[in-house]
Amino acid sequence: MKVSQKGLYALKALTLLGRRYSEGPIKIREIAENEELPEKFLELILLELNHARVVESARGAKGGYRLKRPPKEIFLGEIIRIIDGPLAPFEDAESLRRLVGEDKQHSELFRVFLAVRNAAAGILDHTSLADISGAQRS
Amino acid sequence: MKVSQKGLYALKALTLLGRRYSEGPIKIREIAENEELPEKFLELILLELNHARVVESARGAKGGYRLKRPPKEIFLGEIIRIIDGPLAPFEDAESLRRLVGEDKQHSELFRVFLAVRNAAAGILDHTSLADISGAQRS
DNA sequence: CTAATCTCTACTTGAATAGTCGACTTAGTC
DNA sequence: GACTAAGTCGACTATTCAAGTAGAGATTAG
Repeated sequence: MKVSQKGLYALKALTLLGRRYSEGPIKIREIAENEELPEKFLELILLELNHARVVESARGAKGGYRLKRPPKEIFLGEIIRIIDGPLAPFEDAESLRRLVGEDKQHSELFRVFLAVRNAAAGILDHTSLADISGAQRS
Repeated sequence: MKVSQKGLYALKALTLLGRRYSEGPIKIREIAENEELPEKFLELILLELNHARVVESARGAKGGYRLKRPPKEIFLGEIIRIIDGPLAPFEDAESLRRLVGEDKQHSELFRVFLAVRNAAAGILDHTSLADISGAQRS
């Protein structure tokens, strides 16, 4: 698993949307300026997140983006999967499980890969935007 | 962190060298045939592992490769770092630690990345070639 | 209507991945 | 010592992916 620049941008943008969840829609330009992200590229990213139903958009004047769910219901694992693909260090969890069963010569190796992916998923699927927003925790 | 085909080939080749550690040097061709790896590409990989002092070579007739240390002293994390770079999902552990300290807006995010890398390193730096050789464990 | 804003397709540029090729060097064997 | 079986190493290629950029179109507020 690898988090690309694009993935990092997505996470930064979403963190901001999380922090300002109570406000109305926020413009791409504003997100780009606040987080210092390339605006045109950010467009693509938010579009992708929109299609994946993580955010929702309002078009036209007064438009912008907001989270589709509360920050504590959006997990980092979900975002990374959308932008950068599976969390496993090689292929994906399903392929690895198959390989563990089928490739006898290397089943121990693939089992280790699977353990790594499970460790990553354990963290990323339990850390939400709320957790990284820097807001006070109860 | 991402394990490339090249990284997988390296791990497969080393697993074989681990299993046959007691034999003398094993030819590239033999490794390539046994593990079904592209021979010329495997050459490059073994050369790189040689430079990194993971394996050692014997040239000329009767030549080949053998592990430079016993299988249980060679860890997967080491191999992956040589072939595919740092274990962190973004940048490397040092950069992440710096970012946690310096980028206040995103320090929680980088802290999570660091936790993921530590989890991966915890597994990969404690799993040796002996552990994945499929030999009987005591 | 018009200005602001998101939507979407296409393109570009550079780097990385996954190899291949061929000449060279080294070291056993007869 | 010649022959031959290896590893060494630089150069080359093809394909894919990353990270953007550009620009026309669609939608909505006022």
